[in-house]
Order: sequence, then C-alpha cells, then structure tokens
Amino acid sequence: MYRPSIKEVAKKAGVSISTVSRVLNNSAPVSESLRKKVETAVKELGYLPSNIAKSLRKGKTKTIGFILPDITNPFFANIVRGAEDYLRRKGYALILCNSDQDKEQEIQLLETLISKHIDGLLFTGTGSFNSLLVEKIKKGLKVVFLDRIIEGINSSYVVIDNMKGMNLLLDFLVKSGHRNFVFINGNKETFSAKIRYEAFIEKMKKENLKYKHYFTNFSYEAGYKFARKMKIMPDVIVCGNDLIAYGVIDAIEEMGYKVPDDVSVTGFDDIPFSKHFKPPLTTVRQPMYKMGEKAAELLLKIIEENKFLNKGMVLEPELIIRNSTKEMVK
Amino acid sequence: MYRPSIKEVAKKAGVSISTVSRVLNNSAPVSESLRKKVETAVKELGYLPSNIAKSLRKGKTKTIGFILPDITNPFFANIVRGAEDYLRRKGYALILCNSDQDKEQEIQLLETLISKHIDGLLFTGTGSFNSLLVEKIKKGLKVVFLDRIIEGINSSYVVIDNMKGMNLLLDFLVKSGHRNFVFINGNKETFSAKIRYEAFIEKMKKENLKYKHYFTNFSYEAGYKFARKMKIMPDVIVCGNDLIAYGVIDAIEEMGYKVPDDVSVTGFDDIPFSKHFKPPLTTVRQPMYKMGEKAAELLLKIIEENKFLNKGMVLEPELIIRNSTKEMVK
DNA sequence: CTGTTAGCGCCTTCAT
DNA sequence: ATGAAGGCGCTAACAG
Repeated sequence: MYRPSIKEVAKKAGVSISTVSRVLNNSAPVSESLRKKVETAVKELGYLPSNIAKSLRKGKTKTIGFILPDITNPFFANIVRGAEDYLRRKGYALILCNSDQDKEQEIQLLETLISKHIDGLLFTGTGSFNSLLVEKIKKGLKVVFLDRIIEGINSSYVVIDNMKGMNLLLDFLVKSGHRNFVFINGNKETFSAKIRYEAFIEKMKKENLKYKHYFTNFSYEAGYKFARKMKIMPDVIVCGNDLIAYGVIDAIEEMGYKVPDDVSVTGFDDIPFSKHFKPPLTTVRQPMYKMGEKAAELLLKIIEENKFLNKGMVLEPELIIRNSTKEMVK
Repeated sequence: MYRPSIKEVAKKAGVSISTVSRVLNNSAPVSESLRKKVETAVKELGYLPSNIAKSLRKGKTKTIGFILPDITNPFFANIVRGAEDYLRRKGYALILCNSDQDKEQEIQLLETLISKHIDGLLFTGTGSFNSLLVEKIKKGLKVVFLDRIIEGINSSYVVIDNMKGMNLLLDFLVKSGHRNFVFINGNKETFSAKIRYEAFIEKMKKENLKYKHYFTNFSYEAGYKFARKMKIMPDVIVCGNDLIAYGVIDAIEEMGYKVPDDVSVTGFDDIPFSKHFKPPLTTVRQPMYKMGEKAAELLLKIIEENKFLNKGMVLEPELIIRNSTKEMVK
C-alpha cells in the first residue's frame, strides 16, 4: 500500500520535516502560516504517520499482547472485550493470541510478541512454570496475569477470590440440604482449578460430607463425556465452569435424569448464556468484562508509570442462584 | 523492557552485524565457526530480533488487522479463531478491534491500523459506504470483507450464500406446513440482513404466504424485547440470527407459549450453543471457523502474491433441522 | 565468506 | 520559529 512519508508532506508544504513533525505532535510552537500549509498538505496526501517508525524511534509501540487459551470460550471473549475497550480508549492496540493452553505454543507466541515489541502482556496461560516468561519478566517485560497466577513468578495479576466463590456456592448447597457431592473440575494444571479443588476438599472434610473429585478440562465435551459414564447420581454435581455444566446437564438428561429434581448441577463463571440455559444455571459469577478492563488498566499503569507495581487485584465473585439446583427434602 | 540489539550480539560474538543478520535469516552462507559464535551469543543474550526495525526496513509488518462488531458474539469469536489459527501458522499476528458497528469507531480504528502499518485488513463492518476505506483501498490497502460486502467497493470477500441459506430454510418451513411468517431480522444496514430480507420477501410473494418483516439488531435483547410485544403468534418466527432466536424463545415462553408446539422459531448461524439450547434450534449453519480461515488465506494470497485477486468466495450454508420447528398439522 | 554503509520514517537535540 | 542531522535496529547492496 502506498504511504506518503513525512518527507513528502514536508516537500508539498514547502517546509522541513521537523516542522511537519512539530505540527503533527504539537511538540513545539509553529507559526500559523506554516501550520496551515502543513495541515493542508497532510489532508491532501491523506497522510497518516507511521507508528512503526515512531516506535523504533521511541521504543514504544502502544500495543499490548494477549495470550489466552481460546477466544471461542465466552469467558475469555468477555474478558478480551473488557481489555480491548479500555486499551482502545487509551490509544493502545491488542494483539490476540490463542494458545490452547499449549506450553510450546505459549512460548512461541511470547517470542513473536516480544519481537513485535509489545509494551506489555496480558497472560492467561497454563499455570505451570514457564522459564522464558520468567526470564523476560526479569528483563523488564510488563505482564499482568489474568484469571490465573503462575507459581514462582512474582508479578501483577487480576483474579477473583476463587476460594470465596467456591465457599459461597458450597455453603448454599449445604444449607439447601445437599450431602453427597461430585466435583467435575477443569484442567489440573490451572490455577483456578487448583484453588477451587482445595476449597472444595476443605469444605467437604469440615462438614463431613460425602464427595468425589475429578479433574477433566474446561469444556462442554469434557462435561458431557464424563457425565455419560456416571453410574449413580449424587445430590449435586459441582462443575468447574459453566461449559462443563452444560455438557453434564445435556448428558444426564439424555440418560433420563431431571435437573434439578434428580440431581442439582452448578457451574462457575456465569457466562452470558447461563441465564438462558434450560434450566437456568446456578453458578458463581466472575465479573469477566471487569477483569479484562482492570487487567488492562493495571498493565498500563505499570507501563506508563514504569514502576514495579506488583499489585494483585482480587475481584469479588457472586453467587447466582437459579434453577439448576433445588431445596433438598430432608 | 531491556532488549539487546543486533549490535550487541555482534560485539559479543566478535563479528559484524551483517554476519549476525545472515545467520539469523539464513540469507547468505556463513562459515561454521562464525555461525556457532553468533548462535551462542544469541542464546546467551536471549536475543530476539526487533520486528519493528525489520518492518521499517522491509515495509512489511506481518500483522493483520481485524475490525469486527463484537468479539463477545460467538459468531465472530469463531470466525476470529479460524483467522487467527491460519495467520499464526503463516507467521502473522492479528490485531483485534471491536467496532460495535459504529461508523466513527470504524474510521478511527482503520486509521490506527494503517498507522500501525498492517499488511492487510479483515473487515466486518457496517454495510454502508465508508469513504476513508475506499480511499485506502484505492491506494493499495489489502482488504478482505467478511460476512458482509460494502456496496460500491470492488474488493475481495468471503460470505456465505445468504440467498440460498434463506431459501433452504423457507422451503423446509413451507414444506412442513407453515403458512404465516414473521421475520425478526437484524440491523437494517447490514449486508446479510438485506439479502435475507430480499430472499424472504421474494419467497413470501412467490408462495403467496402471509408475512411480516421487521429490522431490529442482531442481539438477544432485540429478540427478547420485540417478542414481548407480539400480540398474536404466527406459525413461525424466523429470526435474523441465533441470538435473536434465543431472545424470542425466552420471551414467548415467558408469555406462556410453547416452542415449537404453539410457534416454530428458527435462527441463523448455528453458533455452537444452538444445538444445546432447549429446544435445540432449527437454524442455518454458517461455517464460521472456515469463513475466518478462508478469509485469512485469501488475504495472505493477495498480500504475498501482490495481485489484484478480486475474488469473492461464497461458502455454502447448511440447513440444520432440530426441534424448535415442527410439522404443522394441515 | 565477511565487513561497511545507506537508508526505511520519525523524533529530537542542536544550531541558527 | 525553523532547519539540519543523528540515530532507533535492521537488511541489502556493495566492496573486498
């Protein structure tokens, strides 16, 4: 694509390139007459400054990378939307990368993004140790972890209080009479799955309840497949996220059970569809949009104020009670 | 973030920067001994080349912009996934921009992207005329339109055969005995809404059916709100997309109607959730992932072969018959 | 095979 | 208030 450069604007306007730069950036006083000339030249040529030249010069690209598992998952789509909206308002662009939670892929993507000279990174990856990432953070790469924290890395993050979310849910379930639990959790390596696992076990033991726990992964298919193989139904099936819950519900209804009459089922996340699901899902809401927004805000603060704001932000989950759970008769 | 440059690699390896460049890019023969030296220096410094310098030099950024209404809509999320997967394989990155179908926003985003020197653009915008875009295309901006075509612009595009999709659906509906239609369509300005409107009207007249048609917009809320105000039910409510259909179904069920017993309802798109919706949605499938993939492929072909491949690609829709429609008793 | 150098487009001193 | 020139990191043409 043909792109006029500042030089051509200068020639057309009959001034030096420094003058053009000055009116473009308002970085120094320019006489009214020259300013006018420059402005018309800019307009006539349809000139748009090259940010890549600018970036090379200034060492900043005004672009942020976002590595996440899969944009197709509404949970992430909503987070991304929150982040992108904020970044756009602040003049930053967002490079989107799907990693499918694949470690190799993550490393690959990270290298690409660094080569592209991103000013900062939003990262929702596997929870496991990533030495390249650690190395780059040590060298000053600005990162905000979203929804998960990588162990052994001291960096900023935005998460919800998973422990609290789980407890809110479990307390409600216990109070409404559920005594026999199955927890179909997401990916074992994932930060949030681990925390929820711990919260779950703790509560089960404390209340002396009957339970089973399984790691699968955070998808509809995982829930469906797992549930199809279940022989007997507990009082409630607690799911690692809403997608798993959808799969579980579809499966057990196919098997002839009614939700919630025969089994209660709960989700986690409260993605937008969950309130329209039949039955509407009892779940724990994560403020997805806000998580993306806050993470972006935090990242820009770290970038622009250039401080080591190693600040974790913990947002509040909210228990959403709908109709996939019931009051158990004692 | 600290980034070693090629110069430092050269110094550390005790060679010239050209030699470093040559081994990095394998662009010319280098003796084994020097190559080794360079490779170790690269590793020790954790050197990653600066694509922005490379871009400035070569005039290519290996990045593609994607302007779309809203990533939160699963229809677009799946398209984006298809595009990003393909682009990543080919070494390109994707800058994601949500426009909310806002004309001003689109222009703003386009300018940003051009300033960022994108090699090409994937565009799913309003259907209306956008003079900035036209101007840039004339100057050689490579664009592939996705899901919609802008009138008055002769450019490449990937769409589905909306006419055919609509006819497939309507034929099925007519054959199964529906005689009285309401079409709750999406945004009036949108290419696909227009085409589907035309197909609908044509069929209604040809078959001499009773019908009403309304433009709203492509969202759950639009469908819900509209349906809540309906006084009498037709045989079938044809919806502009699946989201509208969800809203319609929720609304009319609240009003005491049964789907499909009292009214059939159909969607368009077949987003992944539609097969789990209760009742599972009869709809027209658009191959979303493939649309994204093909559009990316086409765009790269245009970019890399640098030809004026003004090629439209029309993908096939598929009628998906599920349980939100019924066989009417005559 | 290897090194030197111009220049991509821009901002920013430094003169004037 | 304005212009000239260096340099950001890199590639490619040129010289050796």
